[in-house]
Amino acid sequence: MNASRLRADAAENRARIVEAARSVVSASGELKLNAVARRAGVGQGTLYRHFPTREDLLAEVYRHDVEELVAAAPLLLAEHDPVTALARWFDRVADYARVKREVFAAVEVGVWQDLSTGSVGPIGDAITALLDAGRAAGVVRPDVDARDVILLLGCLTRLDDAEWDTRARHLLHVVLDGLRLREG
Amino acid sequence: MNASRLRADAAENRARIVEAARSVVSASGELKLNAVARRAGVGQGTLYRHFPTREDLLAEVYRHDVEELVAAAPLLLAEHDPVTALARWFDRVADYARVKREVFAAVEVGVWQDLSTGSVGPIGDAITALLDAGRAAGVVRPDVDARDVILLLGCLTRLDDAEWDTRARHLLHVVLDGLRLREG
DNA sequence: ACCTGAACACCGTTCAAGT
DNA sequence: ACCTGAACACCGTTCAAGT
Repeated sequence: MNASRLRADAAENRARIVEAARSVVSASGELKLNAVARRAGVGQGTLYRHFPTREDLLAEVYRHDVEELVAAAPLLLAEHDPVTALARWFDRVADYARVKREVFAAVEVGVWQDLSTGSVGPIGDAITALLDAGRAAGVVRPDVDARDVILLLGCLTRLDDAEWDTRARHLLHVVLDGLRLREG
Repeated sequence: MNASRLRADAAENRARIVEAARSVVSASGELKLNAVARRAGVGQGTLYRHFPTREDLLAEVYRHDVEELVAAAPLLLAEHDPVTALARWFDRVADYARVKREVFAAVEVGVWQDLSTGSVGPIGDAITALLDAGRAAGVVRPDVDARDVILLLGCLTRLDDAEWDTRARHLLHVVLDGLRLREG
């Protein structure tokens, strides 16, 4: 829907920018725009032409990851009880986040990019589906929404690399426990 | 222990820097060092002489807040059961954080500034005391530590001003529930 | 011992000039 | 229609020169 309408050189530049952005972010953990343009071999203006904001670029860089996360939610719900599905989905988020910490920025973009329209975006929909299933089964507290979950997952961002292995999944367990309905 | 050993002009500059930093951070929500130096009426080098890193400056700016938070923990434990004490302490954190979002940076500094020595710092000690009391009473899960709590509290940082009132305390409730031991 | 402020490095963003 | 890259704004940090 987009590439075909671009001039050939523009389409190639766009692809090279995204590719360069992936290298830069996975090498340094951060996204420096001038570095991306340099590595892609294009002028800075070209980068801005294709991606007006850094969020636009991040969203494209992680589009596949976000799509996979979104697609995983209904599959997990079909195979597991709601709490297990939520736990497994959290594990996937942690898997993505360890290698590319920046994926959280993309997740947040994915959730909030059309905040103005009242929609919560595809990731928000996925989380809502997981929460709804848990609520219907009476195992998830009724007073949490997708935004709450995103905010809580955000704590993974602050983990040092050194403590990731010992803390990431543990933190998600604690969060999951907080989301569950306390019996009694 | 510090001001008396400084030359008079140095002591005054130091005080003016801290004062300027407080204004800047409460006005803009961020700490721009050149802006602090300008507002304090000192050269940038003077700022660096007194506070070699931005964390040193932040720690001084929020020293009183951090001390109050630390002092509150034993008081709350003396008056309430452990879970209530933890809940009240969380509420205080939220109170501080709403007005000055940057306080979290200071909290993190307060916790980790002597990470190398193995200590968790004063805030870490306060949290550990709260957790220990809860563990002893069998109401807090035994597998969480102060670092976990700091990371989870960090989710408040990402709240927009507009959603603070509706979400902040609610998020802390969810976190608190995650920290509690599930009966059965 | 302490201070100043010019200067440098770095990054994001824009825009006039080109094809 | 698209691209380039010089240029500007901004911020952090250093350091030679001063008192």
